[in-house]
Amino acid sequence: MEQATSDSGWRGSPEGWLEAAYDCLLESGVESVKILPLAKRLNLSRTSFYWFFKDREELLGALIARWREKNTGNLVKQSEAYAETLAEAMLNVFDCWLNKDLFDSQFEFAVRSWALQSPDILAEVQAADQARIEAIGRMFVRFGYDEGPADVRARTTYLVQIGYISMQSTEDIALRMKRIPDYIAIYTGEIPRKRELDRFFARHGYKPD
Amino acid sequence: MEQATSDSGWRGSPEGWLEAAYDCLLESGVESVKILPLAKRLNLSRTSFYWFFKDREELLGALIARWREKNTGNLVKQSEAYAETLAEAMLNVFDCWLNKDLFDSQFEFAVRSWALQSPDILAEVQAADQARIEAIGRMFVRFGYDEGPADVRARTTYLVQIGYISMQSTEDIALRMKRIPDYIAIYTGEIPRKRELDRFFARHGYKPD
DNA sequence: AGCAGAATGTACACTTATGTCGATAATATT
DNA sequence: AATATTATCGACATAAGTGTACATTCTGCT
Repeated sequence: MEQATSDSGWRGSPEGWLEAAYDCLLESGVESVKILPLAKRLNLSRTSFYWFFKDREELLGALIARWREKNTGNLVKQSEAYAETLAEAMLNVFDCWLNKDLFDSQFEFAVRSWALQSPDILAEVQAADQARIEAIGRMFVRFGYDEGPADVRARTTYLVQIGYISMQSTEDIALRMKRIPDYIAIYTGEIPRKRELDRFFARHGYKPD
Repeated sequence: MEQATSDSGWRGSPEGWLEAAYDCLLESGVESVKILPLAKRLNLSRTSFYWFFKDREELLGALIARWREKNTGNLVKQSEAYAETLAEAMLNVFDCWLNKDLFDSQFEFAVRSWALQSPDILAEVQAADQARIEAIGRMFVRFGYDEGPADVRARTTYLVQIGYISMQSTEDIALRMKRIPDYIAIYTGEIPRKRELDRFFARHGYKPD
């Protein structure tokens, strides 16, 4: 029995192929996640791929599993995190949009684009959307909103971000941070307190001027 | 000289191939806009395509031209339309989200996904985003907002819709209409007047209960 | 009816991808 | 050092797509 560690002496590994597939998906979409190009990138023979995965389908399945576990899970968790005020709770959700460990925007976009070509993926994406919006909606309810308005606000919060992701814009951090208080005000109707913002800025390593 | 009318007796035409390409793009993304499948769909020989288009590239170029002309143009126009109040102006913009003649959401999504695979298309999309956000921003400025907040609100308005498109959800009209007043309130900070809403509902053939 | 040109189709050459088989090489275990 | 396991590679068979050349058919016009 041999552990599948990263330094096992073999050049290839399931993780290696998956990582290459992930990179390729983010750069150019599912359609370009092809075994031949991946093999070139890894400097491996194309056919040794089949030692680790049954076929291309299985590789794509592994990619989706990775996405499912990361993005939805963390977003739900952040929306349930402790907060004294709604503005603070919203800032917890915003952590996702600024921290790649919590939410991978490029991955998100790539998967959503993939959904266009595959009904299975579309179903996955829609289930994720519903779970996420419901989680954010519960957050608004927790702070006193009725179901209806809570849902609309949850949608606004979430959809702006999905829209932002879909714009694929790479706005600099300072500008994004500057806009945060305005967004919080629009979504929650509350002006965030200075110390809430300071805490938020601090945990993202940003010093306002 | 023969006019390229739709009933000219010939089975194929540039328009025919373009239309098929459009359908295919919306259904399954650029990668599936391939000449062989289109030929099958049109019941034509694959090679007769080359009589109308130099190659596949030219066909894709024609698709992008179509998108560019339709979506951005109408959105800018609606954001500049006459309105007495900001809420009314916003409802003019909302016309786009409900009227396929003004804004083709599926087309929009397909093109945005395409951008992942092509730097040229990405540049097109980003130029469109900027033009649209600026147009909506000018609308807020017209109604008294300062540049900064106007821009954030324009982004919110626009991004929610792009996010919505990206969700590919097919929510029924009644539900969408029910949410409209809430969205208007969030984006503009104004409660739309009953007669503004009635006019809006009327022009989309919706009768509120 | 006959002709020119517009449109279509068949055959060919080429490219890029997929997945299987069997031979071979590298590594870990005994 | 021998062996079993794990991984790699090259050759093969197949499929789906691209574009070109050339022959053929259809349509509109005179």
